[in-house]
Amino acid sequence: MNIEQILDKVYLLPGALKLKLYQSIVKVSYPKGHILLRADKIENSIYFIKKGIVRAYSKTGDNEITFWFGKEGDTILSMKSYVENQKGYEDIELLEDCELYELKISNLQKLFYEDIHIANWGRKFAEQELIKTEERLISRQFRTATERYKDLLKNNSNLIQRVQLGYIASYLGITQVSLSRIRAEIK
Amino acid sequence: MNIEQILDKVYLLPGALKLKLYQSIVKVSYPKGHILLRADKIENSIYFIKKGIVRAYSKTGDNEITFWFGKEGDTILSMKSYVENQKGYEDIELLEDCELYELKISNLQKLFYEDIHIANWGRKFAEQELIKTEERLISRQFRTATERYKDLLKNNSNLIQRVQLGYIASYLGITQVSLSRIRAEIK
DNA sequence: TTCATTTTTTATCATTTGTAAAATTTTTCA
DNA sequence: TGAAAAATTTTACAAATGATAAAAAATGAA
Repeated sequence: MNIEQILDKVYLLPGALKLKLYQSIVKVSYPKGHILLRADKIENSIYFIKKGIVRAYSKTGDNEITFWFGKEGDTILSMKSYVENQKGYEDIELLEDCELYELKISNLQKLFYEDIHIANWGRKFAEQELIKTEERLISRQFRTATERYKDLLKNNSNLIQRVQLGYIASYLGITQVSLSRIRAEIK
Repeated sequence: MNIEQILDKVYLLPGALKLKLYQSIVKVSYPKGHILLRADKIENSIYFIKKGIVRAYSKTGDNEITFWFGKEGDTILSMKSYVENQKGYEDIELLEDCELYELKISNLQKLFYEDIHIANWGRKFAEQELIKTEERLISRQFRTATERYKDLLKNNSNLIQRVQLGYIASYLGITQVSLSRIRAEIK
């Protein structure tokens, strides 16, 4: 998925402004296993995923909890860094070799006050992240782990093939053993 | 909490624009028990709470799940209606007699394209809702019901006094019986 | 391919949480 | 105030989930 499609999906900018935004974006690549964002750090960039898959996780005492997966077309950001310039909750680990587009937050912030279209692009961007976050919350609050696993199978079956089940179990809020039981029952 | 404080908390608008925004806002009052928003409806307004307390809940087959409480200074909105002009998940019920400020979404949308400050107000508004929603998700994903109850006791003790425990148990994701067990243990 | 490592599944037992029903407390309103 | 209704707590039992350990299967590197 290339950067033009990704930016247009948020809000269609006039051509000249699109170029202005492109000037702040660079393509970067990192290998599987790379830690892209860190929970103990204020992050300066957001990233759009051109190719690859990543997970957000957080360490809680002895173990860690995976709470988001990102794939082609998704945005990687520490919301706390982006919005409040504060440390966030998540480490982001690349689960495959990834091609990303990097955008410096400070450059974007500056543009918000220079042009109304870019301000509205930023508004739409936040609104869309909001909708996605609400969906995650609703899914977590309303559906059982079994239902959520079936949802993944239906809507993100490639994710299940590309990500090890321990991470998916953690994402679903259950142990890997429980997920195995669920998988055994479904068959 | 009056409307000026509520709007300023998002983003400080120049005086003239503040007036422009005020023109779209009216003060309304509804009694305890009133259903303000409905899940089966595309909502046309958002509301700011001047006084009172409300809950968002959703019906799931036989029972219902409470997934948000709003109090003075909070914004009541169906995110799906606001962002995507689609039906949302929630009914909003007033748990006390409430004084609210009502803002028509269509009026606000129009202003977004007329002035860059209001566009940035809208951006900040969405970003702040995003942070709050992420916090709810993180709390739900990382903390046990007992921990979350203790958080409420510490940070929102008045909420526990003003809201019946059945709703709080539902919000915590446990049964009322379990919450009673937790309360008995803490004492 | 083969061996070592990692990942997934299976089995057992302990703990937690839910369901249902009864008892108690609190609130509402005539 | 007092009776009825609503809300909360308690109890007993059942069901679901977690922890642990170990076996089986899959993956990856030499």
